[in-house]
Amino acid sequence: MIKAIRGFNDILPDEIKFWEYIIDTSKKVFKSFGYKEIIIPILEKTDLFLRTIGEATDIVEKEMYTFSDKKGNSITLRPEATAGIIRAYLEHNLYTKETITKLYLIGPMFRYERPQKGRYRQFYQIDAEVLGEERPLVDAEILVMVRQLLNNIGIDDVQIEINSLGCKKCRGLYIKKLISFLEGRKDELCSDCRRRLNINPLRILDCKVEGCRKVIQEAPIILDYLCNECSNHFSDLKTYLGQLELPFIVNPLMVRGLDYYTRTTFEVTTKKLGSQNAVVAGGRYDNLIKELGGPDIPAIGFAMGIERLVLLLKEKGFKPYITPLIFVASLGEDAKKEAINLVKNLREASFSVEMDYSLKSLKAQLKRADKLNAKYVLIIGEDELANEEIIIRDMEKANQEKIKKDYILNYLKEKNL
RNA sequence: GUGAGUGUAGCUCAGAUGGUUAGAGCACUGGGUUGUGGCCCCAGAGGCCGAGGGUUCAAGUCCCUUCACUCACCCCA
Repeated sequence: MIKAIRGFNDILPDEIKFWEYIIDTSKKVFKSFGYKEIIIPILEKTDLFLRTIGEATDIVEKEMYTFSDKKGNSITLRPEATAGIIRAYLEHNLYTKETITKLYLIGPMFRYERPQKGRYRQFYQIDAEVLGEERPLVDAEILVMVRQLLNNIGIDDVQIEINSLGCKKCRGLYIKKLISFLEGRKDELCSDCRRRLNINPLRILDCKVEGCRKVIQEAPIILDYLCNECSNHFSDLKTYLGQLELPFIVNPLMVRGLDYYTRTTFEVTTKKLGSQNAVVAGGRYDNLIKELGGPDIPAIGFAMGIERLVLLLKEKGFKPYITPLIFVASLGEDAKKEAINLVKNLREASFSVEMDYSLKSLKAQLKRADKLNAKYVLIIGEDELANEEIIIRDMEKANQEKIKKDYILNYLKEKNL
């Protein structure tokens, strides 16, 4: 038997109920915040990701699905959404159409990592970006939207953490301070962190090893080194969040995996997903568009992991809404002919209708209706055919009545399914 | 890439120290009810015991290899 490849999952119909619900709910929220949907390719030139995500990041170093096409060009399955969105934004000069562009994208991302709970090689993200505004009010609005997305989906029990990584200037200064501090305590760090010291010192801040944590507690923190502009930006954000009554905690140790972030970064975490605790993550990237050869346009965005939302909903015992189903049972050839037209009429009236295709016993038909979780079963037999009647059986209440077949449509409409 | 755990029916799992034809519950099909689902009863179907090799008179069980899944590390949504 050929099986799906590792980390690539089939989303079966039972599961789709959750997905539809999450996506539909999200789209409504996006609409109310003025976002528009964008769909872009899942394959891009490899260079795009090298230039945006950062050559020294784990994503680029070991997690990308990179191939050569038949012409020998290097192409990559997108490991995240932002790079492609910006590419499209620049390619189509969207910034000339409006000063602020709000976009969202829903689709699969690909990273070659070892799968585990809440982490897969093909995974789906709901991604949103605001391009063209640097004021912290936008950062606050985004966080409010994230909160509303999660609330409307029905996920509570999460924590919103924020931090500021400063701009090029102040972060550079901070990193120097951090490195010199850590160099002095080098022998207390784990081997991973000693390696990180040269590659990505910020990463050391969220190391989980006991010894490192001790050192980190005494380490200088980025928030003390922000320049005036960045510092004001961050405190304005906090003021807005206070005014909007959005609970958050400042986590100066929070670091993000992509190089392009500046100033505001944030993460929504839960304790209910095991090790993969981030449900939403994002941040500001004010330099990225310019670095890609575009105009100097600030931006901020985030991504939510759909699989993780599904896990949380399941963990809560959430039951997605199911459209009530009407099942049409019939007995005998003549009744079946009548049933076929009845089904057609009901469907034209937008009811969800299933019928029996065989000429099985009524018992077998009811059994199938039961399995399909039908709310009503319409039964047409020889007697009903002769009297122009239909039996309508309520499967939950386990009672039934006969009504004239001409009234059936109105009767069901009144039920308001 | 590293580590640990687990692979027996569609699903969840039993099968001490190797010993005849490998079991249960749920699900499935049919019947008990010739036109009435769920509950109950009866019957049936369904397994190269993840794959390959080895030890042995004998392997689901022991050994080796390999593959897959799960969780964790790394990292991340």
